[in-house]
Amino acid sequence: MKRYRKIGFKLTPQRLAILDCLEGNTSHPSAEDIYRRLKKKFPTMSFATVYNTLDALTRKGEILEITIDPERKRYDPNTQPHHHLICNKCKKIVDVTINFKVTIPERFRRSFEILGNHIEFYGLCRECKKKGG
Amino acid sequence: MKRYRKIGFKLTPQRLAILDCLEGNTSHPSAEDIYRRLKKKFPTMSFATVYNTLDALTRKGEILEITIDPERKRYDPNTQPHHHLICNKCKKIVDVTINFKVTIPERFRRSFEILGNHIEFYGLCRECKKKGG
DNA sequence: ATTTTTGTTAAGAATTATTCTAATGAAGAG
DNA sequence: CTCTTCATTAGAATAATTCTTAACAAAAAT
Repeated sequence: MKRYRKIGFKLTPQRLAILDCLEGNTSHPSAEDIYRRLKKKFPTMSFATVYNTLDALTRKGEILEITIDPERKRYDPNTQPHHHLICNKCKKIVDVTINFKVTIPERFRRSFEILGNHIEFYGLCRECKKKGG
Repeated sequence: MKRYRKIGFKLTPQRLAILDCLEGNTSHPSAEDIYRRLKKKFPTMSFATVYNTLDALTRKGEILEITIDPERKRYDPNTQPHHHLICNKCKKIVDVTINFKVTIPERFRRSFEILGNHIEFYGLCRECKKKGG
């Protein structure tokens, strides 16, 4: 619960609400998703606070900013290296916590220090497939 | 050269210029990069034309819209399935035209029809590493 | 060779996502 | 209590992209 303290920034009610909203959330919400969900509880909550907090958390490595949806940034509280499955139709994003071995040849490593990788699988989720692609 | 005809849309001078600018271009330019480069030759060129054309080409499958840079869309004339290497620092994107075998377990395939995948390798390019990360 | 249709362009307005700014406020240090 | 620091808010500003509209040009139909 209050393992949040170790993040090392001031825990305000707004920030706690954002953290709670993110905790275990596998829906990869955008800033707006979070804002919309939170303003019920905090009608005075500002967009800037959501952006500031998400930015602070990203810089502290507590969450990941994911760049899959061309329309907006999305955030993922799961900071373990993992991959994603994206529905081309509804843009739903599903976590794939499997470790794939993809090794890039030496010739690339000579000009680039590789620090990690991320695989996006794309396709059609069952719901969208039913409705016809 | 005029294999462009088969694309099946009207080939105007502006569109030809955009196509030429893209042809064999491995720099993954953004709409603005293209616009800036083209308005020298076509001072009357409008941003809207660049966006419309990129959009039309994307829908026709002639180019790919790539969603790696959180700030803007970038375009890639290489429509063969391939992967990318991104420098965390300067955001340079390099093509990796290697076929990796990444097979996702059956349990994912049951709820998702997988149509493809894209691997992003991220790290530091030589130049940025020299300057110190 | 006109007319009609269809699709393209340019300019700028509009929209959307995000960042910045300035004023205010709360919490902790002294 | 007063000072300092950092967070919050509202709203302005910015940046990327999309939309709208009018003028236009090529192709198709007459």
